Amino acid sequence: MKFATWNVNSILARLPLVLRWLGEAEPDVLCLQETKCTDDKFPAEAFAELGYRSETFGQPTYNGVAIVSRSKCESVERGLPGDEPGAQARVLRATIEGTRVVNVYVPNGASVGSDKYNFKLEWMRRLRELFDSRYGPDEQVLLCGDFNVAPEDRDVHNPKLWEGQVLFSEPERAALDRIKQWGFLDSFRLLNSEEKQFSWWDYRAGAFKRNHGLRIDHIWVSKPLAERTKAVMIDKQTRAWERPSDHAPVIAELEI
DNA sequence: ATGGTAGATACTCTA
Repeated sequence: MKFATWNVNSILARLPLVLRWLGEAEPDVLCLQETKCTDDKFPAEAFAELGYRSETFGQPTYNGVAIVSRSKCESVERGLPGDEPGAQARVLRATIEGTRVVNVYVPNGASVGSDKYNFKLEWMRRLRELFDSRYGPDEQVLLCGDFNVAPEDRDVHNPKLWEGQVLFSEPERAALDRIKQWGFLDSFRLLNSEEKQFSWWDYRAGAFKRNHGLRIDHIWVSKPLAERTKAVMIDKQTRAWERPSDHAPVIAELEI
């Protein structure tokens, strides 16, 4: 099975691009972030025409996650445990062909020390709690999405420039590592060790043209899934397509 | 060069 994750920065603005990519990459599961639309406006019919079902968890204007899948999604859950009513739509969970898929849009954090930054760190702490309370590392668990954190120097085009900045600051990386210590492996790093393999490039200042990017979109797997991971790639070609998302999709092929 | 661009919404916020 092929599992993919993609922050599309509005599913309505990106629909033609996403449909084109689905036809070419043929993932079995595609986890979307930043859909930026309510569930009634999600273009489920367009995905159905390509043979995909949709599960959505959206809100107006901001955030929003969805899972489009060839197989049925079971035990679908929306949000983090303890979310207040009307909390930001950032987590969608579903069991697909026996794998528990957790699709997340981690808060961006704005700038180090801001209210949004503190919200991000607290949110990441709660994400770790979700795994502690609901799942075991010996189960088939796949955590993917826009993590909004680059884990290591080799995931950043200029680590010196980014040191201490949001998306790469030490507290964010520590919070990310704390989630990983639950029992995840970074599927991309199981099979690829090169530096400068990015998944996001700012729209501004010609960042993509200069390859000024970060690897902040991830597919993490529990040990039982890591043993079945055959290939992982970041499909950066989409970033050069007409009217692109600022993120590229990541796709992992697992033998299940 | 503290700018730059993109999206949704409503003339600003978020990323």
